[in-house]
Amino acid sequence: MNQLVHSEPNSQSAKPVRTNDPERTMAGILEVATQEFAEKGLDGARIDAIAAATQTSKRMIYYYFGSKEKLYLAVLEESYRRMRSIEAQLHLEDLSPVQALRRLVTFTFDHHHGNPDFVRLVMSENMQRGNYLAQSQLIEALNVPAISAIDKLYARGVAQGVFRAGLDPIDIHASISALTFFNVSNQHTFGFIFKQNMTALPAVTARRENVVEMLVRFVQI
Amino acid sequence: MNQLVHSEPNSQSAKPVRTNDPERTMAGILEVATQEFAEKGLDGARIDAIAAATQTSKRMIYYYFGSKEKLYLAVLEESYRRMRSIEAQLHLEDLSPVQALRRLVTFTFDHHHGNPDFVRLVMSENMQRGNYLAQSQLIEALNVPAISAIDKLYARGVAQGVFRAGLDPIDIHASISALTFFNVSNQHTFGFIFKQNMTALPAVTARRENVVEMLVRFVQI
DNA sequence: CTTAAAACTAACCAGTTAGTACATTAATTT
DNA sequence: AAATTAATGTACTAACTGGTTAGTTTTAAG
Repeated sequence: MNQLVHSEPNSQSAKPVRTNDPERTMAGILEVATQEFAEKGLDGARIDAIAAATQTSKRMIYYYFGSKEKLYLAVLEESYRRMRSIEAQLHLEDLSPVQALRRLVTFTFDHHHGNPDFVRLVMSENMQRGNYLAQSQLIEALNVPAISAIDKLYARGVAQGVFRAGLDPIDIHASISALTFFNVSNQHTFGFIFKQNMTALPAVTARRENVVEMLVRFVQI
Repeated sequence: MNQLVHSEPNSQSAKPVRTNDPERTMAGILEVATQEFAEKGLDGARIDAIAAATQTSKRMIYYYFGSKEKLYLAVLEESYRRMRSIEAQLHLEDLSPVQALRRLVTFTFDHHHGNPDFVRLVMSENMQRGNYLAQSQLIEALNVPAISAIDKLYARGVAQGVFRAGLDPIDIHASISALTFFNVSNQHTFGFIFKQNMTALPAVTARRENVVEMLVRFVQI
């Protein structure tokens, strides 16, 4: 993001000086765009709104990102990248299979709860039928490690005789995602129907414990 | 939906005759609007597109529904109404607690799988932070029976000693919804990442069995 | 210190979109 | 059958919105 400063505090003609900083300009746009797209979805988001919330202008959005759709894709990629980079630091190998599973589920639950923007972007992308995700080479590569993590964890559990055999690691992953994602994604409709505040801390903690328990019970002998 | 017919097939001035049919006009609008809103979401949906796909005109949409937002709410209400009316015919009381739970989960899974439009409308409404649902008196009333069904089912299971005590029926309901909803709602992102076709029949059947199993294992002693 | 490329600004535009004004025809009541 | 009301068709518009044109300023290389 560029900054406008007054060159000479004393001079009468206080002419603002522009400092070029492409990195910060791009980062600033991306940050604001993430909020806007997460808040309103692809169709609801407004380029003008993003431009207004940035230190820079609409022209720069097109200069760096080309189009609304390309900006949306950039936002999506950046969000996935951030999520996977945290996930990679879980060190599940150091724990027993059950403990590792508990940790993985707890982490995923907390991540979704702590990053509703990410959840909403994924919801938005599913409303778009995954059309933009499909265009991304980056995201495909990012997800390879995520699969192998649960894969190894499950295999270890089976080998040690604590997990029952014959289950599909991807299916387990689907259950983890479903149970942790839903709490954030559907908080408004579900919360409204069942008169629950799904973001209140006691409810969240209780729910998380049940989700962990559900996964453990499912894989255990 | 009104119909335009030629009054006199032989007459040179083939003047079309209009038949007023408010019921059909409204029903037709609602049906087309349901598809459009489910397909594109509230913001992506276009009134002109709905009007074009109807036998009637845009004027009539505003005549009967007032605004885009009111039409959206009408669509949402109708979808919920339809879902609850099917749900009410499950007769879970006639089955053992475990069988009843299996049936409830299976039904919910199949309903979501068979009605992606409903799922997408709910996703859309969550992107809108439940703002329109909150305006509906109808939907609030519709959901009371849904809660009592799982409530009674669980209490019966505990009384018979087949379910463990101390669980929250709403929490169980959340798990059922999460696991069945996700398979449809997130099919595009999840399917892309894990290279799975989540609507292919073998995968769906296997997934459903696992979801049922997961719920049963969770509540059983 | 010149010069060219990169970074940036402000004003503008053409197509779109929710919503409407106005006229007309069908159904219903008197 | 006249009069009133409900239902419908046509054409329009004001505001919005993604994207651009035309130009300026900063930066860095030679």
